[in-house]
Amino acid sequence: MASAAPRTLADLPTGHPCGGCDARRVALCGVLDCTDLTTLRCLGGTQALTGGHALFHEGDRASQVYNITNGAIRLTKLLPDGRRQVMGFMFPGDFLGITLGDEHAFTAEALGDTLLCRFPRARFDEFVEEHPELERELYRKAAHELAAAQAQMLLLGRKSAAERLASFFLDLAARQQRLTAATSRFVDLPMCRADVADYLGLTKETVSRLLAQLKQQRLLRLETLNQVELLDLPGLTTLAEGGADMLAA
Amino acid sequence: MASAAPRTLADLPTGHPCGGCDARRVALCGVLDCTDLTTLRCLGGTQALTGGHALFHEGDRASQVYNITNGAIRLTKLLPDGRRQVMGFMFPGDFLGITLGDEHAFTAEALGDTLLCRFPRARFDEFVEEHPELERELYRKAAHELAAAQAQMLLLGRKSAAERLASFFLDLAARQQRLTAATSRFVDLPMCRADVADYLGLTKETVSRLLAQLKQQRLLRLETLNQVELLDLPGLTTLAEGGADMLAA
DNA sequence: TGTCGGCTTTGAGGTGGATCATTCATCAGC
DNA sequence: GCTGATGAATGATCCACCTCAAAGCCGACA
Repeated sequence: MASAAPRTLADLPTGHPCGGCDARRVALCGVLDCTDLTTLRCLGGTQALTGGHALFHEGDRASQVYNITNGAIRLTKLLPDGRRQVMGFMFPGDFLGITLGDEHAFTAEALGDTLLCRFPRARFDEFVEEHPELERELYRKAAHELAAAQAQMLLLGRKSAAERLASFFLDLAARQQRLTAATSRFVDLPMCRADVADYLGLTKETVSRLLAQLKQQRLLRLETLNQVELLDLPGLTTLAEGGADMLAA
Repeated sequence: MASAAPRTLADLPTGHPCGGCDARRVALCGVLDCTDLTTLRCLGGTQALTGGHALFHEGDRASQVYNITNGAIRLTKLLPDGRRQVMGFMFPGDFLGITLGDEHAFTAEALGDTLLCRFPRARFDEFVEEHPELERELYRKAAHELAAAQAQMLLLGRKSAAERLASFFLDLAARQQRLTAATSRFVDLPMCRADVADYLGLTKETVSRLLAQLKQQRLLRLETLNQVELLDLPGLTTLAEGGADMLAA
């Protein structure tokens, strides 16, 4: 997390392609100094994706790795009969490329217009081998993802629908605050209700109903359909942790 | 997985502490050559644990890392009201120490008499920094765990109780075959029904009933209470993947 | 051999969340 | 303004799985 390593981020040469990148502060490449960053940057390119379009599909050859710089990505797995599980949502600064074997384990689709840095996996791996600090950061990212996945297992295995929804909003809020380095009660929802449902192991109807319930309990408010205001963080936290003795009538 | 790297495993000095270790073939330390293995070995010690006893608890300082050499470990998370999620089961060769921050994210308890190698985290981290091949193997383990966690998320979020149980047995079988480097239709269950239930997001009663159902469908057989014989691997696989049009009456 | 205690199995009944169907709101195109 | 498309909210019904309770089973130990 908090890294005190000296980096030369501010004084990138004017016109450096990474110059205006908001994501670098929290991204993998944030551990690189200016020259290494330039070298890495030259190994790959960028990619733009419009909402709803797939970056890759489950089972595709994983020939590239990605860093998200703008927008949001939805990761999904499918069962043969069409049941879908959303494995997670990726935001600027998140790395997409920790795969076992050479196939993607899930499908990645853009939720809105999205920008990414893209690197051929072989070249990226070479570069990582030559930069232990990057390798260590990659490992840290993997450990972070693993911890998140384990929290999600607890959620899916043992939490009630209301607890899941509360956890979800708090998690989104935390990620957006880390990204913007600011605190705000407002949380953007770039995904639709069905995506939330498939992420939380529920149906969109349940999400809708529970949302109404949380609103009625004054725990949150819908600013627009795709932005919530968290009105009662302690209350939501208690609910999310499973400490609430159920929702009052 | 399949590593063709030349290692000198067979010709360890007689009396080397790792000489008789069955786990080394699949463990982290399997990538080290003889001298490095000896060095690592001297950094730590071993620990024995009898069934039911905890290695550490959720929230404890993560001052040590472990390698399981014998037995089995159950990893759990608790909700304040007592609901429990089993995060996974660890067997010989598995590494216990991929943590974010300095606190354990789950409790680890022995299922039966269990032996581990133990290393102080600080010294282990130092050693890893000096051995890139170990660092890479550690990353591979993390990626592997992450993939497993994601598969479990799909299971918990979208699979039926029968599909979960079938997936569980197939996964256990695969892990035991990898460990013994042999194929056997028999799968040992070092954990009790309640553990299986808490792992699969079900109740012990449901596990018990579904077990009876799978038996009746001739998909498996209980050799003893703690050992199943998988009678129909294709059938179980179809069921586990969600391809079965439900269980026949 | 008996009996004690823990784990597993079985049974009966309840319910949370799913499913299906409908309604409502928003928006684009004309 | 009308029409059709898309996503969200809501209502009615149902079922997979849970809860609670009571055997059944088996190893441990005297």
